[in-house]
Amino acid sequence: MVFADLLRNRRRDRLTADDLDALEMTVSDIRSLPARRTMIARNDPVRMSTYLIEGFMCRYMDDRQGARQLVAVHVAGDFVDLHGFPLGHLDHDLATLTPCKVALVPHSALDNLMVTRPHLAKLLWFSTLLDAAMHREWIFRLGRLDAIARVSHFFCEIEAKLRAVGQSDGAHFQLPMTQADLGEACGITPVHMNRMLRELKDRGLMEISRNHIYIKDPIGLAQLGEFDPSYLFLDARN
Amino acid sequence: MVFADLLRNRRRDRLTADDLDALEMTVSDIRSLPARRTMIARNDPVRMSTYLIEGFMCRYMDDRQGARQLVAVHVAGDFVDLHGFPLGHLDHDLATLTPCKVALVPHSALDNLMVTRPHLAKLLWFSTLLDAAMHREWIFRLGRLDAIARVSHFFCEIEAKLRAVGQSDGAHFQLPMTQADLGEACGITPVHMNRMLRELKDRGLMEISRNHIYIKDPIGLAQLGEFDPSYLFLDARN
DNA sequence: CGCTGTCTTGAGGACGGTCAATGTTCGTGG
DNA sequence: CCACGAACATTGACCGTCCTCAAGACAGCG
Repeated sequence: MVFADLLRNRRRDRLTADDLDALEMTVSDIRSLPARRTMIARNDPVRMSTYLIEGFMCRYMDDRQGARQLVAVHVAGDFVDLHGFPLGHLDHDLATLTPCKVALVPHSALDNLMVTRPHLAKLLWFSTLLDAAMHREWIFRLGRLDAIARVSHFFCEIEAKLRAVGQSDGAHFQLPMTQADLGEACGITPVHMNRMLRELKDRGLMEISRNHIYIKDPIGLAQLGEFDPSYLFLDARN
Repeated sequence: MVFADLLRNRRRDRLTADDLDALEMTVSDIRSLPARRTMIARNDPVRMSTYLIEGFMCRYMDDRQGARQLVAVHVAGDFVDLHGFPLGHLDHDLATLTPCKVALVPHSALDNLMVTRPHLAKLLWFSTLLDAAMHREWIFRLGRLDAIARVSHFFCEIEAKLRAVGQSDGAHFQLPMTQADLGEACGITPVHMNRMLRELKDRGLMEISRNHIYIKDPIGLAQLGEFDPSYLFLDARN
């Protein structure tokens, strides 16, 4: 089942078995990608979209000196560049963080779905708008929070996303990002990211060791990061 | 013609006359809104979407102390909260900046369009993803640029958007935002915004007086703000 | 004509950046 | 099994950008 994690704990219930079957039929290829590789570059025309079955990917933009700004981090269950379907090309780069397993869906097949399955199309639209909601939260984070709060907020978001697909138990999960990567997501330097991680540890909120994240005090962390998960549109039970 | 500015100079050419007629039929009401009023609050369930015919609106989120972070500024031709259609509610507040004229489109009518006009639906999807592309650029701006560059970038974006709908000639346009508003868009304090505006004037790049913006050196301004309009998906001729 | 919101300017301080050195971990190959 | 190198993490000293606080000027509107 390729799309087992699609919208899992979001609006999964609205995806009928028929919808899912139709979606599975659109997959033209399943591919394994190496870690740390840019898969799609800004402005490349795209004819298929990438659904992430397994692994971590990210989207980023470069400034003039080549410094990166991450604009999204993707986990299993994310339709990573579905927005390339209506847009026609991407305005940013798309890269793997870890080795990944992805399903490729030709846009021609999605055009068919638009006609034959408007209800499914609306759910796919919804999933691209979830990303937009996260973008807005990132804007808020960068515009209004200081470094320690940004980092807290970031980890809260990732934890919530991973929990929705069963990869976090709320206290521990794996995240294959270096401190430099984390800095690129939060708009701070690697050096300062290091200091903030230490402070979070000193405050008893969370710890990080290699790629393992241990949330010691989820409530305190969310409070510090002004994190409210409602923008993730998670199911109530979650 | 309500939707005269919809996707104008974007992919207007792909909107057939039939599509436009069908879209006009969905309008249930045309309303005039006062300036500086929050129209939709975060988490309000929404049953209609707002198309902006005339005026300026913005979307924003508040931090715990009540300080605002703008996440979007909207001009005529923007389908301001179309994302509320697939999402069901908004994760932010929506407010007018000036008195506005808007068209209201019930979501039930949009559901019909999804079925009867998949091609039009895809263009509406596209328009929500334009907003997402702008969100990403805002993330980049806040994460990677310093204050003077953020301000430059912001004005370049607004100018490009207004030019697309015929409200800027490239050298002058009107923008009804106070320096505090501008600060809330760029993640800086009003005081520092004031200093940055002065520096832009001193450098001969642009001037602002009341609500009038005069771009003296568009190329220099774009360079300083690392602005590349490709994310706006404007037609080549524009 | 005075009130209110907006703009302007200055002084001082804090947060986060920069630069640089050192420590740690891990994969690779001898 | 050890030696080496590369990537990543850690720490310190210094500094600049931007924030805070505060006062005053200006403009529009009743």
